[in-house]
Amino acid sequence: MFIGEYNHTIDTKGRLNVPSKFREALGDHFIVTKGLDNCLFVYPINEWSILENKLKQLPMTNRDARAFVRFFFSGATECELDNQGRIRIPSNLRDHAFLEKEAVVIGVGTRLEIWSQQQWTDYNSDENLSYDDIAVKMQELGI
Amino acid sequence: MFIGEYNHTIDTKGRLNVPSKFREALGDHFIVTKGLDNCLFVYPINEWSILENKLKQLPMTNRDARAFVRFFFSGATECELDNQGRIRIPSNLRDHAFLEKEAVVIGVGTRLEIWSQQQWTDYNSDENLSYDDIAVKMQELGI
DNA sequence: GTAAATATGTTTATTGGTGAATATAATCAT
DNA sequence: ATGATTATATTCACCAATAAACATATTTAC
Repeated sequence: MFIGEYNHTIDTKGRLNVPSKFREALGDHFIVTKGLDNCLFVYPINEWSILENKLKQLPMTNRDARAFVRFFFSGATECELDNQGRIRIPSNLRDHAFLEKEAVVIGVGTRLEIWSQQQWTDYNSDENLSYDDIAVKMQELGI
Repeated sequence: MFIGEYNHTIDTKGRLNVPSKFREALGDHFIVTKGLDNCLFVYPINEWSILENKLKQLPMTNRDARAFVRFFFSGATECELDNQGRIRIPSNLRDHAFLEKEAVVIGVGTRLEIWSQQQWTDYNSDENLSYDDIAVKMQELGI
């Protein structure tokens, strides 16, 4: 289980130090994809494989399926920790998440998320994100 | 599995560098054909065989099936990597995908796709896929 | 045949990715 | 608190991939 929040910087070549706390659980290979809310999702290989098999079976003849499959596969990249614990984030993924220099890596249970510091700040200060209000909605969902 | 997105240029003779990440999985010859949504599909030989078999089984009596089969077979061409990793894309295929200079090559699981940069940008900015759609699909797939 | 057009091959320059080294900061143990 | 250890940030240098330019074939049209 991934938990916590860590600030890191991305170097001029687009590399990011993975917080040391996460490294063991991640393994040295994993997948980074475009995520929801303008961040990146990081999945361990086994989680990704399941998803990959499902995506592979969607029909190429269906317009929506094509769009979805394109989004996921083209927006994915396999990463490997280099010998100082960094990964390189391709530019299309950096663009998706508005990543430049200051990044935030958070643990979200089964996955990690990578945010630009600015986006993460904005997201958390967003008025329509009142945790008290959300709690009420969660109650409706039976939590 | 092919994943990722790469920008490349097509030279004045209609040749395109295949991204080095894809070369091993593609083999040194493979099939390029007219794809859906104004791009080109690229299949390794074995994936093409699978597709070919499916196409062969479509009923000749069905008008749409005939059109679809013609589209795929007539638009197909076998390509071979030259000794610096390039392929030549015939002009009828380039026309189909509006390919001129700036191209984008994406991995889409079992195949690659080649887009003109302009078309790819347009496709992604159109409402082919909203965030809500993505979220719904993700839930369906249990991501 | 020859010239033009197209295809194929080679060379060089440029870009971008990778690895290593160093510097700074944070954490831990004593 | 102090020094030792680990983690993170930054920089530099090298190598591989790609782009561009150029050269040589091969085909096609006349």
